[in-house]
Amino acid sequence: MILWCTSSFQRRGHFIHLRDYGVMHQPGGWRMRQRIKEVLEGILKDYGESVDFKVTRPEDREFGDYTTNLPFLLAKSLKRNPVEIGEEIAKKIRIEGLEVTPVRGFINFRISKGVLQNNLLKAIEEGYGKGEGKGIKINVEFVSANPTGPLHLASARAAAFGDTLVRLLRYKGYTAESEYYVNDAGKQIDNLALSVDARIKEIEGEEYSIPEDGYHGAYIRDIARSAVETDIKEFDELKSFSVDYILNMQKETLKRFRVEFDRFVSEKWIRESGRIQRVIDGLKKAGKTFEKDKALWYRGERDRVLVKSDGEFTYIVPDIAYHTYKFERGFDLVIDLLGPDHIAHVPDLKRALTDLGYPGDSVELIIIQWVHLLKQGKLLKMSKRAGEFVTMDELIDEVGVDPVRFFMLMIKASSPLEFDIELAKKQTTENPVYYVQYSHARICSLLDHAENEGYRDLTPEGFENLNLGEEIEILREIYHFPEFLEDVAESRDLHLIPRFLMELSSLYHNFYQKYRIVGGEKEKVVPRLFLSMAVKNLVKTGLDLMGVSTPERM
RNA sequence: GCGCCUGUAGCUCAACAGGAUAGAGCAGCGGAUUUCUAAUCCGCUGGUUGGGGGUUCGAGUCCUCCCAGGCGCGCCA
Repeated sequence: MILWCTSSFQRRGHFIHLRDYGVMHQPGGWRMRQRIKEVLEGILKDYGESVDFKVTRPEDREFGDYTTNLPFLLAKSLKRNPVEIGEEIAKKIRIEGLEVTPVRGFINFRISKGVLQNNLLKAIEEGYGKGEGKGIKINVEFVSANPTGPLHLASARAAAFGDTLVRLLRYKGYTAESEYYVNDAGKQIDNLALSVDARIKEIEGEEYSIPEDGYHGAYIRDIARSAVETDIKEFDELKSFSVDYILNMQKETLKRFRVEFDRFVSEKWIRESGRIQRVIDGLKKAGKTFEKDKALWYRGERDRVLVKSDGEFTYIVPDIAYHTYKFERGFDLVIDLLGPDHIAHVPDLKRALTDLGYPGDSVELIIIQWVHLLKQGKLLKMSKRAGEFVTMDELIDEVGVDPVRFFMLMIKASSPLEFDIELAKKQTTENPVYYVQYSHARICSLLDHAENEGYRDLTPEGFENLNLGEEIEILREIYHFPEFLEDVAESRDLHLIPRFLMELSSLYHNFYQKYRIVGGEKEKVVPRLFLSMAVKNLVKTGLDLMGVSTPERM
């Protein structure tokens, strides 16, 4: 059996040869949490009770790998002392490789060293922590900025989050597709084309005026110039020309940012597809509409207009139609990443979808809060119309893709993010991005060194020698990685990924600083190299998911 | 006015469907390198979780009132 490793071993054509040692195929493995749950469920049955207990990782690592609050909950219904119950239950639990300790009403579980050590061999494989196929199709829509200008900061955050979410969902075995909704119809597109038209007139020396709600950015002149060269005449033509131009600009920016969408869906196309009428008809048929003041209304908690008195649709109609298109394609779950200004209409959207016979509850909303840009402690105001705003490109130019993606993901999506541009730039030494990347580069360098010292065909044995406190702590993090990713994928709390990597890197840097690996205790050299490879694999996996690069030298 | 979100160390943020002594990073102070990368490591300092009341074995987390900030509340998107 040959295992590859993304280290220098692989670069130079050396491979680690592994015979089949059996440990690879141990059943169960890191599914320990699930097994604990099952065993506890069984015991709960003996008591004839049913409570909603949980098995979690305690914050304080002193308490072990898992803990449960079951005794407290049971104490309530049984009217008994939780401490007693804890001791009683703990005695009944027998899981191999797991030490069970009742402590003041909690039951704590500690994974044995042997299990942690054996797990190491799995952890150096590519795809460690990957989930099995789930048979669930998920659509993730994000960015979806109006095609009227360059992408700005909020889009950068949405792009980083959405892209990482898709990567993570795929890694955990879901079928996930990324999607961008292009609002290429409606009044703002008319304004765009009118603005471009004005600049065309300017170029041609004619009299011109920018419309009141027009766009003033420099890119409008670029489009005008290009339109003149291409000899665009018709207004409709100019509209689609302008939209295409800007959409391509946006795509370029996204590409730089390492984000590529699976699909772009045009609002114009949705409108022309006949789905609009089907939505209107469907809602009428469901008896959810009424007419008032020559307009068609949708009855909800707050009534909304669907068709204006002039016959135009309000934006919610194509929005509903668009979502029916998502469900038509067989997605089990539809995730929308939206800014805080768009929250309000989601309940109506869900209700309308349900009224139309679609699973409206399968629309999940994730709010991506605003990004405030701080420069020298001052908040920069952004106005798209006035053309004064920091674009995503400018931010990338200034700070670099890696720090931007890392910083955008570091904070919970639902919290506003204060992005201090000076700090992100200045922080070359204290920057957490480099801190994490450095652990990767450091290990690459270590492996190079090891190779030069003659450590080539490594045999994975002697893992039982990894028994120092520092070594065990690292093995523990490695062990929990798959479950950790599982939790993150389900909770969508992506900010935990950079945090995990910082913690892991910290443990490793600490260990590295304290102990000599290659020149150190002989029986520990090879096991420690494996330990390092596993850490590197985790860091690489995590940074890959975040779309952050993993340099081998720094 | 009504609704939603936020308020945690000097700063930026964590705390996983209420759980154990509220944790990191940065900043500040003091130390560590003849060594596989010092972009590193170790130690110290730092808190009435905006405030009051309530729910219970247990509250940063849930309820309620108040204070401060943000965002929504169109036949705009």
